[in-house]
Amino acid sequence: MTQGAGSDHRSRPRRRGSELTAAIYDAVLAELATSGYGELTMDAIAKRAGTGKASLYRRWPTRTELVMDAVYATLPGEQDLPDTGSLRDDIVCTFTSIAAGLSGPVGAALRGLRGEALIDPTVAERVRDYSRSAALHTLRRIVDRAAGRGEIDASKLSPLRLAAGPAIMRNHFLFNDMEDFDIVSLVDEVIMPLLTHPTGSLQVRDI
Amino acid sequence: MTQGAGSDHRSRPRRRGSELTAAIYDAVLAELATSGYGELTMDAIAKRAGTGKASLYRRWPTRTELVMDAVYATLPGEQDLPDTGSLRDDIVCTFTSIAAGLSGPVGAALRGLRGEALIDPTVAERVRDYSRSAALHTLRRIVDRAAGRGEIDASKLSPLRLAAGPAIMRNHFLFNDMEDFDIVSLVDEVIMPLLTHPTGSLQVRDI
Amino acid sequence: MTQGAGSDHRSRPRRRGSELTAAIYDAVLAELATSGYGELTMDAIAKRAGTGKASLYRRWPTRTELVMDAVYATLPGEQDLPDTGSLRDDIVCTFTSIAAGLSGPVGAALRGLRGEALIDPTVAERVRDYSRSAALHTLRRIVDRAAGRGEIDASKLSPLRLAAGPAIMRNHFLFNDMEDFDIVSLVDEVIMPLLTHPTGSLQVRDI
Amino acid sequence: MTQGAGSDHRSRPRRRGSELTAAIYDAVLAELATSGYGELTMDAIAKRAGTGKASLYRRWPTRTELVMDAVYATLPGEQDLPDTGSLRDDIVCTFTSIAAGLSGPVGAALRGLRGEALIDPTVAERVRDYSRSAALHTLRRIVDRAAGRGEIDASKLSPLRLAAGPAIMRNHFLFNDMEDFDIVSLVDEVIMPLLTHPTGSLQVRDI
DNA sequence: CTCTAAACGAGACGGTACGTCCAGTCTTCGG
DNA sequence: CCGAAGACTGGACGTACCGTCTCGTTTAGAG
Repeated sequence: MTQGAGSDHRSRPRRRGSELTAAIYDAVLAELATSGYGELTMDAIAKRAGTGKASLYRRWPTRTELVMDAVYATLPGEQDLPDTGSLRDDIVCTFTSIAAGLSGPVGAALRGLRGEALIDPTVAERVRDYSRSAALHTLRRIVDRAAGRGEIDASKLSPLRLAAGPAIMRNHFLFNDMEDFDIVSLVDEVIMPLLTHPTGSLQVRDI
Repeated sequence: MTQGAGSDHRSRPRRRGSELTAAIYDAVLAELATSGYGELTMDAIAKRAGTGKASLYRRWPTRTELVMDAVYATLPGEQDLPDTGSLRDDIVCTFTSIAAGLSGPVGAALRGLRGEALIDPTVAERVRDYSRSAALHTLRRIVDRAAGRGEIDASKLSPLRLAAGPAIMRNHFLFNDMEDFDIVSLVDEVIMPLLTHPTGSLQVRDI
Repeated sequence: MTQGAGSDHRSRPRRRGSELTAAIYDAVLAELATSGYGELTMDAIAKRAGTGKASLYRRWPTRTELVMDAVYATLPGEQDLPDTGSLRDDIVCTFTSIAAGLSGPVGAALRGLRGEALIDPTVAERVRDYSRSAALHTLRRIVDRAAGRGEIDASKLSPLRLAAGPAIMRNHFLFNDMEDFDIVSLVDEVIMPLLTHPTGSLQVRDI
Repeated sequence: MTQGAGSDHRSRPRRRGSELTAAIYDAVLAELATSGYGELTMDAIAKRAGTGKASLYRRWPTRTELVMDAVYATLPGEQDLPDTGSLRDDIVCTFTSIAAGLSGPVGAALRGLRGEALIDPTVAERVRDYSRSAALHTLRRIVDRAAGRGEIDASKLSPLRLAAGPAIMRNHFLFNDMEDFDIVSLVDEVIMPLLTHPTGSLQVRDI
């Protein structure tokens, strides 16, 4: 009694499964592009995708997970490593292409997800599971390959040294405009020096 | 005689100005401590502070600004620089004390503010105005002093090199647990090398 | 975070208290008139009244109670008894005016309320508290007055005999069209005979 | 080999036709008994009956019709008239057995159906088609038989007079507790007097 | 016995209304 | 005027059902 009516006058055939999922992903990205992450609502996504909220909640328990899936579906899988033969050029190449991917709605989404993770610890876990620092991950592989060529001594590198470049780039991505970021300088002034600097030369810790 | 229903029987004289402001700050921090940033609501703050929402909105246009004021009111002003005579030890000392300040409700608030800034560009501006990277700022002053002592050549340092250490620490603060973070390693493996590494020695850019 | 925005561009001054309540009652009756009880939704009422659902739920826990208040607010209080000097004419007069009141949106509402009471026992209680059978109640008073005049012997009347007329009328109101109902016949063929028939003349029970 | 995902491992042979219909009726009554009419949902009925909603909608266009069929399937067909030789005793007998049938889930269903009819005029029509006032219907046949015996003069009876008894009983059934209802008093104080009272003795209408 | 069409079971789909929560604004008193 | 209290408009939330649909499986009946 007195519940929803629900006559169905829409475009048959009804979408299901992956077809519908894809349409929802599109809707999420479209909403992100036009309104931004802060204005992203489940109602709007459902309306834009031409479906009902139930179909969203049936697949994703929270908005966060929906956005994660929508975003990561657009990201390339395992990056093809560039292979210039030079460690430095490989890094420049990789970081540049990653930076390119962080613009537009995808970048907005990633920022938003990170934002929610900062606000809600519950979300933080889920985001962490999903997110790999693409930059750090790829850098490690490039460095390993360079070590194979004998270009550097990877065994001497600490995780912290590898993390420095990606950390700076991520900070810039998150809190500044990605436009005014000079990747070449980052590589030459920070990343390469840390990769080649002799370990322990300044190990004054034990003095 | 017949007193109105919602009459006000509070005996304490009504608070005004800074007294009230301080009470509100306390309420904000208390809410942050018990519920976290995600559950922080204006209603709850007002109720806890024993005031009305209007008194909040009269002072702060948004929740974000209220939290910023509440948090920065608890932070120390210009940090007294430590002076150990050694660049490295000054840095270790400073970073350690900054890290200590980032725990508890204040840390939660800062994370939350950063989070909202990531979600809403409008908020981002306001947050940026307020927030200075304490670590970066202080590091610069310490380095300048060391340059005065002749310990290093500050003129050769690029902003990127200075930024690396604070960037790593911030990343860790934002997205990992601050507990398992080794400041000494950061200083010895990343910051110090970058400060002392000869500039341009690896400038293969022009090759 | 990410909760409703809520900018306020509406007609000030804002309505409160009884003014708002009256506007809501109007909205309920208007919705009843245009859509019927079955299509009555809280959303529609709120929209029509130009308020939010919260203001409805703040006042009434359920739609049923809202409708009851809205309807009973339009009903006249204690009916002025007609006084023709004749028992029969008083009854005809009263029943006719009651029947008149049961048409239009008010009638629809009463039917709807009764309907919900039949479906949900919880509602039934609330409805029972509100509703008095106006017909039965008034009939009793008229009969008592006639007894005062010596027209009949009220002490001999059983409640069941009084109930017959109102029961038939109510049944007709609830399950048939009120238009084709002949009150005069009801009075002459059922009510008056029962009021004047000697009690027990047919007490064959004990035979 | 590779079996489809949603394969069907149920061992029991699939039910069809009247076997399935009977199972659905059972489910409806079971739901009514455990949850009441208000909580009756098509989903729950389908689940309880171990079938799909499509099988319900294939048979009944609305929940109302389903419930009507389920309920009327349990009701006895044409009542065997009692035959005590006395009009009064026949009536008492009949009304008593009808009242007995109105308890339990069937009574709840009938109340619920009536309720929905009051809320939705569309439903009202369907319900009216189905429902015959068993009491009124049977009463008429008993009275006719008594007239045949010469016990009363049926030609003088108006429909309104016949309706009074059933109306009172129905009202009691719908809006009060059937337990505290005295059928004997109803018969002796209302029904019998109206059946035997000389018509028109009070016809003051034309005066 | 095989083949086909229909019915069956399960549940996803597009949709409406629910009742709750909070944002930000406004009103009403009392000091 | 400002403080305290809280009601107001509005919008999104996540849930429950609706009635329809699609999908694979089972069954009955025809050839």
